[in-house]
Amino acid sequence: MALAHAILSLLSNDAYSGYEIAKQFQGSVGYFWQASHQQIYRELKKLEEQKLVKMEEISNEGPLNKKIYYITDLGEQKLAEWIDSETELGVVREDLLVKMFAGHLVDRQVLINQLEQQRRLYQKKLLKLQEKEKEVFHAPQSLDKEHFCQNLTLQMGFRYYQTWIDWCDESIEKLRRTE
Amino acid sequence: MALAHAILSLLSNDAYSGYEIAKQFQGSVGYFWQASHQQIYRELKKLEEQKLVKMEEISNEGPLNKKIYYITDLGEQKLAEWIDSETELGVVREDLLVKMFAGHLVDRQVLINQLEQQRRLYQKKLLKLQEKEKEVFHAPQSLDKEHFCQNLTLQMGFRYYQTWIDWCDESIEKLRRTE
DNA sequence: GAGATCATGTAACCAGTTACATGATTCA
DNA sequence: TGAATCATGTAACTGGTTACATGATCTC
Repeated sequence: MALAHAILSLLSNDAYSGYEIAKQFQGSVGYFWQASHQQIYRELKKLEEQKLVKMEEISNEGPLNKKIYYITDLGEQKLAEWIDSETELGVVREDLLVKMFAGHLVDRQVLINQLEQQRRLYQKKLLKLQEKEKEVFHAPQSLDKEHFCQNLTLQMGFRYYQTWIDWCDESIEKLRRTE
Repeated sequence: MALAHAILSLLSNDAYSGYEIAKQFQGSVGYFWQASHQQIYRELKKLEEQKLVKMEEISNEGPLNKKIYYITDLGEQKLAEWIDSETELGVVREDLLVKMFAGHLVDRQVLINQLEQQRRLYQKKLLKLQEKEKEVFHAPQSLDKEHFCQNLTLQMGFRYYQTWIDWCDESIEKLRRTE
Protein backbone atom coordinates (compact mmCIF):
# COMPACT_ATOMS: atom_id res chain seq x y z
CA MET A 1 0.00 0.00 0.00
CA ALA A 2 2.68 2.48 1.00
CA LEU A 3 4.93 1.53 -1.90
CA ALA A 4 2.05 2.29 -4.24
CA HIS A 5 1.89 5.84 -2.89
CA ALA A 6 5.64 6.28 -3.14
CA ILE A 7 5.55 5.28 -6.82
CA LEU A 8 2.57 7.53 -7.50
CA SER A 9 4.43 10.42 -5.85
CA LEU A 10 7.35 10.00 -8.22
CA LEU A 11 5.00 9.75 -11.19
CA SER A 12 3.12 12.86 -10.08
CA ASN A 13 6.28 14.80 -10.91
CA ASP A 14 7.24 13.04 -14.13
CA ALA A 15 6.62 9.91 -16.22
CA TYR A 16 9.13 7.11 -15.69
CA SER A 17 9.88 3.51 -16.60
CA GLY A 18 10.07 0.88 -13.89
CA TYR A 19 13.82 0.86 -14.24
CA GLU A 20 14.06 4.61 -13.73
CA ILE A 21 11.81 4.45 -10.66
CA ALA A 22 14.03 1.73 -9.23
CA LYS A 23 17.12 3.86 -9.82
CA GLN A 24 15.57 6.80 -7.99
CA PHE A 25 14.65 4.67 -4.99
CA GLN A 26 18.21 3.38 -4.83
CA GLY A 27 19.66 6.82 -5.43
CA SER A 28 18.49 10.38 -4.95
CA VAL A 29 15.21 9.78 -3.10
CA GLY A 30 16.68 6.82 -1.19
CA TYR A 31 16.83 8.85 2.04
CA PHE A 32 13.04 8.62 2.32
CA TRP A 33 12.12 5.52 0.36
CA GLN A 34 13.79 2.37 -0.86
CA ALA A 35 12.50 -0.38 -3.11
CA SER A 36 14.01 -2.97 -5.41
CA HIS A 37 13.18 -3.28 -9.11
CA GLN A 38 11.36 -6.57 -8.47
CA GLN A 39 9.01 -4.86 -6.06
CA ILE A 40 8.42 -2.00 -8.44
CA TYR A 41 7.56 -4.09 -11.51
CA ARG A 42 5.12 -6.07 -9.38
CA GLU A 43 3.52 -2.93 -7.96
CA LEU A 44 3.27 -1.15 -11.33
CA LYS A 45 1.25 -4.06 -12.66
CA LYS A 46 -1.21 -3.68 -9.76
CA LEU A 47 -1.40 0.10 -10.19
CA GLU A 48 -2.19 -0.35 -13.87
CA GLU A 49 -4.99 -2.80 -13.06
CA GLN A 50 -6.46 -0.24 -10.66
CA LYS A 51 -6.21 2.45 -13.39
CA LEU A 52 -4.04 4.64 -11.18
CA VAL A 53 -1.28 4.66 -13.80
CA LYS A 54 -1.24 4.07 -17.53
CA MET A 55 1.56 2.51 -19.55
CA GLU A 56 3.00 3.38 -22.93
CA GLU A 57 5.49 1.13 -24.66
CA ILE A 58 8.35 2.77 -26.52
CA SER A 59 10.47 0.59 -28.79
CA ASN A 60 12.74 3.03 -30.65
CA GLU A 61 14.11 5.59 -28.23
CA GLY A 62 16.14 3.52 -25.80
CA PRO A 63 18.29 0.47 -26.27
CA LEU A 64 15.45 -1.93 -25.55
CA ASN A 65 11.69 -1.60 -25.49
CA LYS A 66 10.85 0.61 -22.56
CA LYS A 67 7.57 0.87 -20.70
CA ILE A 68 6.83 4.39 -19.59
CA TYR A 69 4.27 4.89 -16.83
CA TYR A 70 2.09 7.96 -16.40
CA ILE A 71 -0.11 8.81 -13.45
CA THR A 72 -3.82 9.03 -14.33
CA ASP A 73 -6.35 11.57 -13.04
CA LEU A 74 -7.71 8.89 -10.76
CA GLY A 75 -4.16 8.25 -9.52
CA GLU A 76 -3.63 11.92 -8.75
CA GLN A 77 -6.95 12.08 -6.95
CA LYS A 78 -6.22 9.03 -4.79
CA LEU A 79 -2.75 10.37 -4.02
CA ALA A 80 -4.11 13.78 -3.00
CA GLU A 81 -6.63 12.08 -0.68
CA TRP A 82 -3.85 10.05 0.89
CA ILE A 83 -1.70 13.15 1.42
CA ASP A 84 -4.52 14.70 3.44
CA SER A 85 -4.96 11.57 5.61
CA GLU A 86 -3.24 10.80 8.90
CA THR A 87 0.49 10.09 8.60
CA GLU A 88 2.28 7.23 10.30
CA LEU A 89 5.75 7.88 11.67
CA GLY A 90 8.40 6.28 9.51
CA VAL A 91 9.79 2.90 10.41
CA VAL A 92 13.49 2.92 11.22
CA ARG A 93 15.74 -0.11 11.56
CA GLU A 94 19.37 0.89 12.05
CA ASP A 95 21.91 -1.90 12.33
CA LEU A 96 24.61 0.54 13.40
CA LEU A 97 22.67 1.65 16.48
CA VAL A 98 21.85 -1.95 17.36
CA LYS A 99 25.58 -2.61 17.25
CA MET A 100 26.37 0.37 19.45
CA PHE A 101 23.71 -0.69 21.93
CA ALA A 102 25.65 -3.93 22.47
CA GLY A 103 29.00 -2.17 22.10
CA HIS A 104 30.20 -3.26 25.55
CA LEU A 105 30.79 -6.73 24.07
CA VAL A 106 33.61 -5.58 21.79
CA ASP A 107 36.78 -3.46 21.83
CA ARG A 108 36.38 0.26 21.50
CA GLN A 109 38.41 0.13 18.31
CA VAL A 110 35.80 -2.11 16.69
CA LEU A 111 33.17 0.52 17.40
CA ILE A 112 35.40 3.31 16.10
CA ASN A 113 35.99 1.38 12.88
CA GLN A 114 32.27 0.88 12.40
CA LEU A 115 31.56 4.55 13.01
CA GLU A 116 34.30 5.68 10.62
CA GLN A 117 33.07 3.34 7.90
CA GLN A 118 29.49 4.49 8.31
CA ARG A 119 30.54 8.12 8.35
CA ARG A 120 32.25 7.62 4.99
CA LEU A 121 29.10 6.08 3.51
CA TYR A 122 26.91 8.95 4.69
CA GLN A 123 29.44 11.50 3.47
CA LYS A 124 29.29 9.91 0.04
CA LYS A 125 25.48 10.01 0.08
CA LEU A 126 25.54 13.65 1.12
CA LEU A 127 27.84 14.59 -1.76
CA LYS A 128 25.60 12.78 -4.24
CA LEU A 129 22.58 14.64 -2.92
CA GLN A 130 24.39 17.97 -3.26
CA GLU A 131 25.17 17.14 -6.89
CA LYS A 132 21.52 16.29 -7.40
CA GLU A 133 20.52 19.63 -5.92
CA LYS A 134 22.73 21.59 -8.32
CA GLU A 135 21.47 19.57 -11.26
CA VAL A 136 17.80 20.07 -10.50
CA PHE A 137 17.54 23.39 -8.73
CA HIS A 138 19.82 25.72 -10.59
CA ALA A 139 17.54 25.47 -13.58
CA PRO A 140 15.24 28.47 -14.29
CA GLN A 141 12.04 26.63 -13.38
CA SER A 142 13.13 26.60 -9.71
CA LEU A 143 10.04 28.48 -8.57
CA ASP A 144 7.51 25.87 -9.71
CA LYS A 145 5.32 24.45 -6.99
CA GLU A 146 6.67 20.99 -7.85
CA HIS A 147 10.25 22.09 -7.38
CA PHE A 148 9.40 23.96 -4.22
CA CYS A 149 7.99 20.76 -2.67
CA GLN A 150 10.81 18.56 -3.93
CA ASN A 151 13.23 21.04 -2.43
CA LEU A 152 11.61 20.63 1.01
CA THR A 153 12.31 16.90 0.90
CA LEU A 154 15.86 17.49 -0.33
CA GLN A 155 16.53 19.72 2.67
CA MET A 156 15.48 16.87 4.95
CA GLY A 157 17.89 14.63 3.08
CA PHE A 158 20.77 17.01 3.82
CA ARG A 159 19.79 17.32 7.46
CA TYR A 160 19.41 13.55 7.78
CA TYR A 161 22.84 12.70 6.41
CA GLN A 162 24.49 15.58 8.25
CA THR A 163 22.96 14.41 11.54
CA TRP A 164 24.50 10.98 11.07
CA ILE A 165 27.88 12.46 10.18
CA ASP A 166 27.85 14.75 13.21
CA TRP A 167 26.81 11.95 15.53
CA CYS A 168 29.53 9.66 14.16
CA ASP A 169 32.15 12.38 14.74
CA GLU A 170 30.91 13.02 18.28
CA SER A 171 30.82 9.31 19.11
CA ILE A 172 34.28 8.62 17.67
CA GLU A 173 35.67 11.47 19.73
CA LYS A 174 33.98 10.25 22.91
CA LEU A 175 35.30 6.73 22.36
CA ARG A 176 38.84 8.05 21.75
CA ARG A 177 38.73 10.20 24.88
CA THR A 178 37.89 7.24 27.11
CA GLU A 179 40.75 5.10 25.83
CA MET B 1 18.23 -12.18 10.75
CA ALA B 2 18.50 -8.53 11.72
CA LEU B 3 15.67 -8.77 14.24
CA ALA B 4 17.53 -11.60 15.93
CA HIS B 5 20.53 -9.31 16.45
CA ALA B 6 18.35 -6.49 17.71
CA ILE B 7 16.83 -8.81 20.34
CA LEU B 8 20.23 -10.17 21.31
CA SER B 9 21.51 -6.60 21.72
CA LEU B 10 18.76 -5.81 24.19
CA LEU B 11 19.41 -9.05 26.05
CA SER B 12 23.15 -8.33 26.16
CA ASN B 13 22.29 -5.47 28.54
CA ASP B 14 19.67 -7.19 30.64
CA ALA B 15 17.31 -10.18 30.78
CA TYR B 16 13.77 -9.51 29.57
CA SER B 17 10.48 -11.17 28.79
CA GLY B 18 9.07 -11.05 25.27
CA TYR B 19 6.53 -8.52 26.41
CA GLU B 20 9.23 -6.24 27.83
CA ILE B 21 11.27 -6.49 24.63
CA ALA B 22 8.20 -5.55 22.61
CA LYS B 23 7.61 -2.52 24.82
CA GLN B 24 11.16 -1.32 24.34
CA PHE B 25 10.91 -1.63 20.57
CA GLN B 26 7.71 0.40 20.64
CA GLY B 27 9.11 2.88 23.13
CA SER B 28 12.56 4.01 24.13
CA VAL B 29 14.68 2.21 21.52
CA GLY B 30 12.04 2.72 18.86
CA TYR B 31 14.14 5.36 17.11
CA PHE B 32 16.51 2.66 15.89
CA TRP B 33 14.42 -0.50 15.85
CA GLN B 34 10.76 -1.44 15.75
CA ALA B 35 9.09 -4.80 16.05
CA SER B 36 5.70 -6.11 17.14
CA HIS B 37 5.17 -8.62 19.93
CA GLN B 38 4.08 -11.27 17.41
CA GLN B 39 7.41 -10.99 15.64
CA ILE B 40 9.31 -11.10 18.89
CA TYR B 41 7.66 -14.22 20.30
CA ARG B 42 8.27 -15.95 16.99
CA GLU B 43 11.93 -14.90 16.91
CA LEU B 44 12.61 -15.79 20.56
CA LYS B 45 11.51 -19.35 19.83
CA LYS B 46 14.05 -19.55 17.00
CA LEU B 47 16.79 -18.03 19.13
CA GLU B 48 16.13 -20.57 21.85
CA GLU B 49 16.38 -23.44 19.36
CA GLN B 50 19.74 -22.10 18.21
CA LYS B 51 20.89 -21.87 21.85
CA LEU B 52 21.57 -18.14 21.53
CA VAL B 53 19.19 -17.39 24.40
CA LYS B 54 17.86 -19.42 27.31
CA MET B 55 14.47 -19.12 28.91
CA GLU B 56 13.37 -19.23 32.54
CA GLU B 57 9.73 -19.34 33.53
CA ILE B 58 8.62 -17.32 36.53
CA SER B 59 5.16 -17.92 37.97
CA ASN B 60 5.05 -15.93 41.21
CA GLU B 61 6.61 -12.52 40.66
CA GLY B 62 4.36 -10.94 38.05
CA PRO B 63 0.63 -11.09 37.47
CA LEU B 64 0.87 -14.04 35.08
CA ASN B 65 3.52 -16.60 34.33
CA LYS B 66 6.35 -14.74 32.70
CA LYS B 67 9.11 -16.12 30.50
CA ILE B 68 12.39 -14.36 31.04
CA TYR B 69 15.04 -14.67 28.35
CA TYR B 70 18.80 -14.52 28.95
CA ILE B 71 21.53 -14.29 26.34
CA THR B 72 23.90 -17.29 26.34
CA ASP B 73 27.70 -17.25 25.89
CA LEU B 74 27.15 -18.50 22.35
CA GLY B 75 24.67 -15.67 21.80
CA GLU B 76 27.17 -13.07 23.03
CA GLN B 77 29.84 -14.55 20.81
CA LYS B 78 27.65 -14.50 17.70
CA LEU B 79 26.56 -10.96 18.49
CA ALA B 80 30.15 -9.77 18.93
CA GLU B 81 31.08 -11.31 15.57
CA TRP B 82 28.18 -9.56 13.91
CA ILE B 83 29.14 -6.22 15.42
CA ASP B 84 32.57 -6.54 13.80
CA SER B 85 31.09 -7.39 10.37
CA GLU B 86 30.19 -4.95 7.61
CA THR B 87 27.18 -2.76 8.37
CA GLU B 88 24.34 -2.06 5.97
CA LEU B 89 22.87 1.42 5.92
CA GLY B 90 19.47 1.52 7.59
CA VAL B 91 16.33 1.28 5.52
CA VAL B 92 14.13 4.36 5.69
CA ARG B 93 10.56 4.65 4.50
CA GLU B 94 9.02 8.00 5.41
CA ASP B 95 5.42 8.59 4.43
CA LEU B 96 5.68 12.27 5.30
CA LEU B 97 8.45 12.88 2.77
CA VAL B 98 6.58 10.91 0.13
CA LYS B 99 3.65 13.23 0.77
CA MET B 100 5.80 16.34 0.50
CA PHE B 101 7.33 15.05 -2.73
CA ALA B 102 3.86 15.11 -4.28
CA GLY B 103 2.86 18.24 -2.35
CA HIS B 104 2.10 20.20 -5.52
CA LEU B 105 -1.15 18.21 -5.78
CA VAL B 106 -2.68 19.73 -2.63
CA ASP B 107 -3.18 23.09 -0.93
CA ARG B 108 -0.30 24.54 1.02
CA GLN B 109 -2.46 24.40 4.13
CA VAL B 110 -2.76 20.60 3.85
CA LEU B 111 1.04 20.36 3.88
CA ILE B 112 1.31 22.75 6.82
CA ASN B 113 -1.23 20.69 8.79
CA GLN B 114 0.71 17.51 8.10
CA LEU B 115 3.99 19.12 9.16
CA GLU B 116 2.47 20.52 12.36
CA GLN B 117 0.95 17.18 13.27
CA GLN B 118 4.21 15.34 12.65
CA ARG B 119 6.18 17.94 14.56
CA ARG B 120 3.92 17.34 17.57
CA LEU B 121 4.52 13.58 17.39
CA TYR B 122 8.29 13.99 17.23
CA GLN B 123 8.21 16.52 20.06
CA LYS B 124 6.37 13.97 22.19
CA LYS B 125 8.91 11.29 21.33
CA LEU B 126 11.76 13.63 22.19
CA LEU B 127 10.27 14.39 25.60
CA LYS B 128 9.84 10.70 26.34
CA LEU B 129 13.45 10.06 25.41
CA GLN B 130 14.62 12.88 27.70
CA GLU B 131 12.69 11.29 30.57
CA LYS B 132 14.31 7.97 29.75
CA GLU B 133 17.73 9.62 29.84
CA LYS B 134 17.16 11.06 33.31
CA GLU B 135 15.83 7.76 34.58
CA VAL B 136 18.77 5.70 33.32
CA PHE B 137 21.77 8.02 33.34
CA HIS B 138 21.54 9.96 36.55
CA ALA B 139 22.17 6.77 38.44
CA PRO B 140 25.65 6.29 39.96
CA GLN B 141 26.61 3.48 37.57
CA SER B 142 26.74 5.96 34.68
CA LEU B 143 30.36 5.20 33.91
CA ASP B 144 29.85 1.53 33.05
CA LYS B 145 30.85 0.50 29.58
CA GLU B 146 27.27 -0.64 28.97
CA HIS B 147 25.82 2.71 29.91
CA PHE B 148 28.47 4.53 27.93
CA CYS B 149 27.43 2.66 24.78
CA GLN B 150 23.72 3.01 25.44
CA ASN B 151 24.28 6.71 25.89
CA LEU B 152 25.83 6.97 22.42
CA THR B 153 22.65 5.57 20.90
CA LEU B 154 20.48 7.85 23.03
CA GLN B 155 22.36 10.87 21.71
CA MET B 156 21.51 9.78 18.17
CA GLY B 157 17.88 9.51 19.25
CA PHE B 158 17.90 13.15 20.39
CA ARG B 159 19.60 14.30 17.22
CA TYR B 160 17.19 12.30 15.09
CA TYR B 161 14.03 13.73 16.63
CA GLN B 162 15.48 17.24 16.81
CA THR B 163 16.38 17.09 13.12
CA TRP B 164 12.79 16.27 12.24
CA ILE B 165 11.46 19.05 14.46
CA ASP B 166 13.83 21.63 12.97
CA TRP B 167 13.00 20.55 9.45
CA CYS B 168 9.26 20.74 10.15
CA ASP B 169 9.68 24.27 11.53
CA GLU B 170 11.75 25.36 8.56
CA SER B 171 9.31 23.84 6.07
CA ILE B 172 6.23 25.33 7.75
CA GLU B 173 7.87 28.74 7.69
CA LYS B 174 8.81 28.41 4.01
CA LEU B 175 5.27 27.36 3.12
CA ARG B 176 3.79 30.30 5.07
CA ARG B 177 6.17 32.79 3.41
CA THR B 178 5.07 31.76 -0.08
CA GLU B 179 1.38 32.16 0.66
C1' DG C 1 -17.72 -3.48 37.17
C1' DA C 2 -15.33 -1.47 33.23
C1' DG C 3 -11.30 -0.35 30.88
C1' DA C 4 -6.33 -0.28 30.74
C1' DT C 5 -2.27 -2.86 31.10
C1' DC C 6 0.27 -7.18 31.65
C1' DA C 7 1.39 -11.38 29.30
C1' DT C 8 1.63 -14.91 25.63
C1' DG C 9 0.44 -16.81 21.68
C1' DT C 10 -1.67 -18.64 16.49
C1' DA C 11 -2.92 -17.92 11.62
C1' DA C 12 -3.27 -15.62 7.44
C1' DC C 13 -1.72 -12.35 4.64
C1' DC C 14 1.16 -8.85 2.52
C1' DA C 15 5.59 -6.52 1.75
C1' DG C 16 10.40 -6.99 0.91
C1' DT C 17 14.60 -9.74 -0.27
C1' DT C 18 17.34 -13.11 -2.73
C1' DA C 19 18.18 -15.89 -6.45
C1' DC C 20 17.63 -16.74 -11.12
C1' DA C 21 16.82 -15.50 -16.07
C1' DT C 22 17.25 -13.06 -20.47
C1' DG C 23 18.98 -10.05 -23.86
C1' DA C 24 20.44 -5.58 -25.95
C1' DT C 25 23.72 -1.68 -25.86
C1' DT C 26 27.73 0.95 -24.56
C1' DC C 27 32.39 1.68 -23.49
C1' DA C 28 37.18 0.51 -22.51
C1' DT D 1 35.75 -9.42 -26.07
C1' DG D 2 34.43 -8.71 -21.66
C1' DA D 3 32.42 -5.87 -18.12
C1' DA D 4 29.07 -2.38 -17.00
C1' DT D 5 24.69 -0.51 -17.66
C1' DC D 6 20.02 -0.54 -19.56
C1' DA D 7 15.72 -2.94 -19.25
C1' DT D 8 12.20 -6.29 -17.75
C1' DG D 9 10.71 -10.00 -15.55
C1' DT D 10 9.53 -14.89 -12.54
C1' DA D 11 9.83 -17.81 -8.34
C1' DA D 12 10.76 -18.89 -3.80
C1' DC D 13 11.47 -17.41 0.55
C1' DT D 14 11.69 -14.49 4.68
C1' DG D 15 10.34 -10.70 7.43
C1' DG D 16 6.58 -7.75 9.01
C1' DT D 17 1.61 -6.59 9.67
C1' DT D 18 -3.18 -7.46 10.79
C1' DA D 19 -6.60 -9.97 12.84
C1' DC D 20 -7.93 -13.02 16.26
C1' DA D 21 -7.69 -15.33 20.88
C1' DT D 22 -7.24 -15.85 25.90
C1' DG D 23 -6.94 -14.70 30.56
C1' DA D 24 -5.05 -12.39 34.79
C1' DT D 25 -4.26 -8.15 37.36
C1' DC D 26 -4.55 -3.35 38.40
C1' DT D 27 -6.76 1.14 38.78
C1' DC D 28 -10.68 4.30 38.79
